[in-house]
Amino acid sequence: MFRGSFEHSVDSKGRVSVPSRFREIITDRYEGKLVLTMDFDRCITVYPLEEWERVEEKIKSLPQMQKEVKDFMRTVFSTASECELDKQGRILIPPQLRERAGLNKSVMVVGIIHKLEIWDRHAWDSRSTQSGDEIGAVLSSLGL
Amino acid sequence: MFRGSFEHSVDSKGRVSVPSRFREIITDRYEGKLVLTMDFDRCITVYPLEEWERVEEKIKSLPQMQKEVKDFMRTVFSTASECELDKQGRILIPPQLRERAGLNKSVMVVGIIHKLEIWDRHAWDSRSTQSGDEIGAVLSSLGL
DNA sequence: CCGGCATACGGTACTATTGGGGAACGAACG
DNA sequence: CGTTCGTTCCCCAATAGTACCGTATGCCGG
Repeated sequence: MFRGSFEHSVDSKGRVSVPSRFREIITDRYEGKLVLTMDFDRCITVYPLEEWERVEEKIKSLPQMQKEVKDFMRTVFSTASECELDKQGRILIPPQLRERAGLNKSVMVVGIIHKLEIWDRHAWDSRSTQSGDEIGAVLSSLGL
Repeated sequence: MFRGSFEHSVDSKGRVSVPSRFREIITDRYEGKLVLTMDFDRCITVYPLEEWERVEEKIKSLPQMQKEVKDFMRTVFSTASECELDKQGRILIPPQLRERAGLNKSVMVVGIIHKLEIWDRHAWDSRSTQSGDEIGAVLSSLGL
């Protein structure tokens, strides 16, 4: 599955090329279909469609008439955007997402198990890095 | 299914062009037949006819005597209007709905699983947007 | 140092959206 | 009954956004 991080660039048309290691997984296991969404206003998450549909299933089980749920769904689905890899293995980032994630020329593409994250390079660097203690706490709570 | 949001415009004749991604689904899976109604949140909902019939089934199972239910049904059915895509892939919004949703030139077309919503651009923007934390809370309660 | 792979870039073709003109239809009116 | 007006649809053209292609550039291993 997806592991590791890569520094790539956004071209003048707003496209980011997917690292070739990830590309293989996406085309072989997932038929090349992807869904992009916002994650907490700071980075863009990229799910293979199949994985995203699992998220949708859970959302569908919520009470649809409830106001908070309707608002939640509007927010989540309005930022979602389907796309496929182009023949050069790139994806087009919708301007809306590009802007909200503050993407400049240089971005990080990070693989996290079943999804990818796309960060502005600067935001990624200045991301509050967890202290060794915090990481140790999580690891030990997992019994590692 | 339907996901993502697109900024489109209402032309001088009150038509809105349906995003091509949605158009494909509507013509391929649903024979192009649609039902438009008012939603209570100042937007217009667009159901494929087949999905709308499912909504009607649910409404029929509500307690018909209750005042709120009767009011609800009056609002929903009186504004409901069937339509199809024209040859350019647009839908004509009845003036009644256009006015009640406060549509100006610029609108958002949002895909939410099995239906679309059409919002005035300004109303959409000023809709109380949930913070990332709130969304995160809902997501984590879903185990995502 | 060279060959192979992967990413970056720029030009061109294509598709989608938008807008306006005119025909067809129906309702209202004289 | 015929005319007029308004509405809706179809068609064509202009624009802008997206996808594809070929090529340049940089990195790594041999």
